Amino acid sequence: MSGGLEIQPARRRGLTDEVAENIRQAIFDGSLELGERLNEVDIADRLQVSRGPVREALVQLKQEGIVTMEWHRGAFIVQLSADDFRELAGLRTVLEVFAIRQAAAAATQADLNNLAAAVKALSKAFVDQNDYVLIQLDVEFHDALYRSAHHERLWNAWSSIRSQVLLSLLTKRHASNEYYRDLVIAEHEELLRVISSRDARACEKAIRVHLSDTYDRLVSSFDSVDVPPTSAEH
Amino acid sequence: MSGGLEIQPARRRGLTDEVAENIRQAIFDGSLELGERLNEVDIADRLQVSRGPVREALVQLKQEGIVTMEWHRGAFIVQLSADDFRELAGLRTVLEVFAIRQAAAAATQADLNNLAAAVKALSKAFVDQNDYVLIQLDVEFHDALYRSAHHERLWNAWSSIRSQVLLSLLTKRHASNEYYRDLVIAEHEELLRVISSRDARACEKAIRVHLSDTYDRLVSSFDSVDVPPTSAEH
DNA sequence: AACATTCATGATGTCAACAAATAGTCGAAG
DNA sequence: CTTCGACTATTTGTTGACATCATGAATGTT
Repeated sequence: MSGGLEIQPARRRGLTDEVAENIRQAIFDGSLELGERLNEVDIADRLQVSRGPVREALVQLKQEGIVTMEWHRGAFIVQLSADDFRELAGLRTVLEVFAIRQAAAAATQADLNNLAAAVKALSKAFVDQNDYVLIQLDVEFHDALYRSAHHERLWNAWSSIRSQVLLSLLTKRHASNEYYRDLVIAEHEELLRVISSRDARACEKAIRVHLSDTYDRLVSSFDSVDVPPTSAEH
Repeated sequence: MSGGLEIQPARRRGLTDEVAENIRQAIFDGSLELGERLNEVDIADRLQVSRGPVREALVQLKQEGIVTMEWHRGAFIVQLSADDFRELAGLRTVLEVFAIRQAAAAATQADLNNLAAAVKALSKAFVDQNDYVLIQLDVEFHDALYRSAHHERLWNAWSSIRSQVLLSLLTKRHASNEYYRDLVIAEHEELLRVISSRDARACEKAIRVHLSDTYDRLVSSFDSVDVPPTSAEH
């Protein structure tokens, strides 16, 4: 910590954010099935709030792309298809190449410290061998990367796919298991290194390699593991 | 129209979308001042609806980046700064380069027809000499471009800055006046041409030129016309 | 006179009840 | 037995009222 006291916003959050966070976590940790319908009154009762905040929270989650809403039919948790995976990979690559180039140009020392801290947390969690937290810390490193770009709208764009990316990694974690074991630490260290060097060219190359390593294996996993839900009935 | 009857979703929209569209238009046509506070009950009364739909509409507009919301303080129409302009230009360029490359690869004949129709509408409006509609048709061409990419999440990313782009062009229209007069038709025709040729390289170059022509002049306009609001008081 | 405190005002946040619409069920006709 | 249609039940869309908070004016103090 270099400077003095960072004034933290201390924003008062309403129930909407609270509810949204609850539902989000419930989706991520598997408490809610993929494709499941989200009953407003059910959620409201469970969280001891009225339906108003629940509705606004659902709108928020819809914007994050992890639930869909249909008129008078309600909200459903998304089930990402192979095409969705490809879309996410493509758009994320575009955004992140831009992000790392901006970061290479504009990152402060504090940003680099945050990135380093994220890598360290990742290394530490590595020995625990828990895929769930490992994936979350992976995404949090990329959060730090986007933040280092100091670009509000880029951050918003990332936010609108972040939950989907996290969800896709979590649901397909078995497919990316050995990848994580081998490469995750080394590649993130490399990303930190090239950002620190402020070599935009090297940054772009490193991030492309990293995302390819992540998604090539993931997309191919659809060929083997994708199960149509119709076969499971009766 | 090549094929038969395109089944249009015929989605029933709720009041929320209706309200959002109203406010959006009011912002664009200048009925609402930039920076103005949006009173929920005032809007609700004016549109003869309750506050519920109004609140949800404001959340939607917040996601589009044309209003900001603070806890217990309400919603305000954004005032884009010079930095905001730069952010919009940078992110839009990244997205649109991606979009035109995807379009070059995946555009159908129907997409090309839509693009051609957009160019034609632009040419037609050119003689009317109305900046307001000219700018809107410009943006609609780019809508068609993004749609031709057939990439849902890219479209969402564009949607989340589209209103801001439109607003920025409308508020600075005097600065881009002569630009539009000279280049707008030719450049859009060029874009249509390179997409049709499916030459990804040429596409990227053309879109970069087009966006540079749009934004270089716009950003520089801040140096001359930007007035700090503090000097106007008393 | 200048400043801090109190309190009234008006806004947003939240809630519970009402209206509208969908989906599944039951029944009758072919 | 199948199919079409109406009906009922459940869920969402909308509303008006209540609770909570921020703002600014009025008042008392130094």
